[in-house]
Amino acid sequence: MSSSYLTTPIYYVNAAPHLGHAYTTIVADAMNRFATLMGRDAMFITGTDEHGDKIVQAAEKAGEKPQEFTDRISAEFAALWPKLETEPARFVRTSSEEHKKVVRAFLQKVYDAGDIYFGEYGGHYCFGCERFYTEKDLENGLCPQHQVKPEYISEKNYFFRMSKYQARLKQYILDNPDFIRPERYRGEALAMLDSGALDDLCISRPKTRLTWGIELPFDPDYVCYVWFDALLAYFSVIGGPDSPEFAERWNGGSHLIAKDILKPHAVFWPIMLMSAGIPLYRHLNVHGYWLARDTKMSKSLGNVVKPLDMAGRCGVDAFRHFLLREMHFGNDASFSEEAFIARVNADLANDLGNLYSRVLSMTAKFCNGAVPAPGEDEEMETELKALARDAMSNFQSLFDNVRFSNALESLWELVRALNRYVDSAAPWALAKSGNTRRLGTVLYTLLEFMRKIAVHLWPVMPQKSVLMLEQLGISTFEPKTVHLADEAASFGTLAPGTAVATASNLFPRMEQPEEAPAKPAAAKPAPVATPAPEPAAQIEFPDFQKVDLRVGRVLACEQHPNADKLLKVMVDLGEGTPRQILAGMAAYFAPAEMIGKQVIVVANLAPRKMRGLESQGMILAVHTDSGLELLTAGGPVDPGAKVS
RNA sequence: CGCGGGGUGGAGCAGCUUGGUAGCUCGUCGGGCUCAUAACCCGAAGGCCGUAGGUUCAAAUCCUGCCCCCGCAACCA
Repeated sequence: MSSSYLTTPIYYVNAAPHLGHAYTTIVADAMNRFATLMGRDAMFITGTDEHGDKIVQAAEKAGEKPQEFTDRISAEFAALWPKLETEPARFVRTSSEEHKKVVRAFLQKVYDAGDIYFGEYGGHYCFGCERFYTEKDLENGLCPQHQVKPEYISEKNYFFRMSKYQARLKQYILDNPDFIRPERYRGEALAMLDSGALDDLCISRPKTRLTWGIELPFDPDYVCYVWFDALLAYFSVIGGPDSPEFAERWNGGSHLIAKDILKPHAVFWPIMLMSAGIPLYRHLNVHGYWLARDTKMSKSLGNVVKPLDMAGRCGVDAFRHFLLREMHFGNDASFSEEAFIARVNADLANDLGNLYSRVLSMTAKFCNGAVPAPGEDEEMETELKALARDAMSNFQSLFDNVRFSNALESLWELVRALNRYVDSAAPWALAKSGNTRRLGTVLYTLLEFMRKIAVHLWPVMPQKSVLMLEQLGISTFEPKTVHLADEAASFGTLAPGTAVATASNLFPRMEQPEEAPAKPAAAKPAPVATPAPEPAAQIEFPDFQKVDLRVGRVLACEQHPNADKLLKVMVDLGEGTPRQILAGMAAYFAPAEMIGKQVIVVANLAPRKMRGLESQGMILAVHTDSGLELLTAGGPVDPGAKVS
């Protein structure tokens, strides 16, 4: 039996799970279920990545210790998967002992192979930024952030010889066209390997700077760089490269990632494997981003519709169908409530749900709710069967090639063909005229294909699939015993005489929300990057009081000399000297427009340098569909007046 | 010369790797059916496939230039 082993990224726990995480895991789950139906021994894993600087910072911000913090967020992730009907076989945490053990063994192996060396890294270190700059990064020899001369310091660190394997990896990618897919990302990976010599990867951090990590086995003064550690979770979760489970699974191993982490997976990871003498994974499947239209507000309540809420509102299965159908794998797609409802209504309620409803209802009325025996096929059936065979086998090959949207489109050709078949065969007329034999053929054909559709949809909509089968009188669905390839070719599994449901309401239609009152300004749809923000946690009044909001008047405004997006705004807060505030509004307002405007300012925000200039506050504004609106007072107010 | 994506009927998107009737969903208009979830089925209107050149018997598809959008990062406090 061939095997299938799939991983999602090991999610970084510096933030709570969002639509992107949900999507990736749902895709993984769907691929995994599909592999099961194809007769493969399949499992998929997920987990959380818990080391590194950013985690320490996020934990501090939350007022927790790193371990407490990661325990909490990691648990949030783990709790989400069942809600999405995803069933990862394992959940790996990089802070676990099993993982650390595998990482140390791997490091030692690569170290012994001579691919890790101890070197001195010299760089221009800016203490303000806490980071190194190269000559190129500096502006006139100064730190671009702070405009101060950085100190040249050198730090000893461990480096991984990536350059040694560059040519070999490039050749491998050229020789294996579907190693990285879809195609566009393969091209990008090749571009990464073409753009000059790869820098060796610095894989250590001195403990003087960071202790939240895995100690290097050959030097207790250092911890391992987080990426190097995290990637190894892909096999530490099955016991590491020397385990029996690894031997069984790894050969069919594939990864699923979003496009932002292409480089570590397409370049670092295969090279790490090469160095350790471990076979490369089979496929790297790369998907795009969900763009979410700005939060949709209900006028009366001011509540926000979040993508993940949609799952609760109309069922996880519809949510999964939408994600897989709407996004062409690899490309970006946008998420909006309108698109969601339109898709659910069209595909699920009108086409599929209604098909079930009308056919089951006719079976109840004309055949006493039992599957009739089929008679002779006529031309209609012959044509339908040919179409169905194509639709199903296309579904299978497209799904296997991560083209989920096209796969579903293909399956829906069958769904629509069945609706058409109902119309042209007109069972109600056959019933009326007493042509039972022909009626039996038509309804049997419909019911049998509906069963095949239900089976094919199990990867996408596990719950509804089982429900559909139950409605067809099949209560014992065993995914592991199904062979999808046979389903496309065979016909006649459904036993005549089986009692079926007399009615069906699988996917109720959803109402589109009321159109928002037309706005005077032309509302052009402005998709905004990344999922809608989570509603902020509740705060107490004293917390609010900490924010010092003041009314100010803009005295002068000009473009930041060294930044595209920033305006340098001089605001009179009644303090004698005006505040210099840098605002990311250059895309929305010309400097001249700003002058004279009354604005609301966060006056006690800690100053921060941006592109060399200090910003001494923040100007409040609202992002709208059509741009940006400044917050202001209702009438003229003295500069410096406090907002409360 | 930072990296990348895109411009295809009113909307949203496929198609481009491997040139050869421009496809899908929604929307609009007309018709049909009455089994069904105001659904389903049929038909129609609507496209110089961003633009200018090139290659070719043939270009949405390959090549070159240009215009315009949009991400990421630097810079959104």
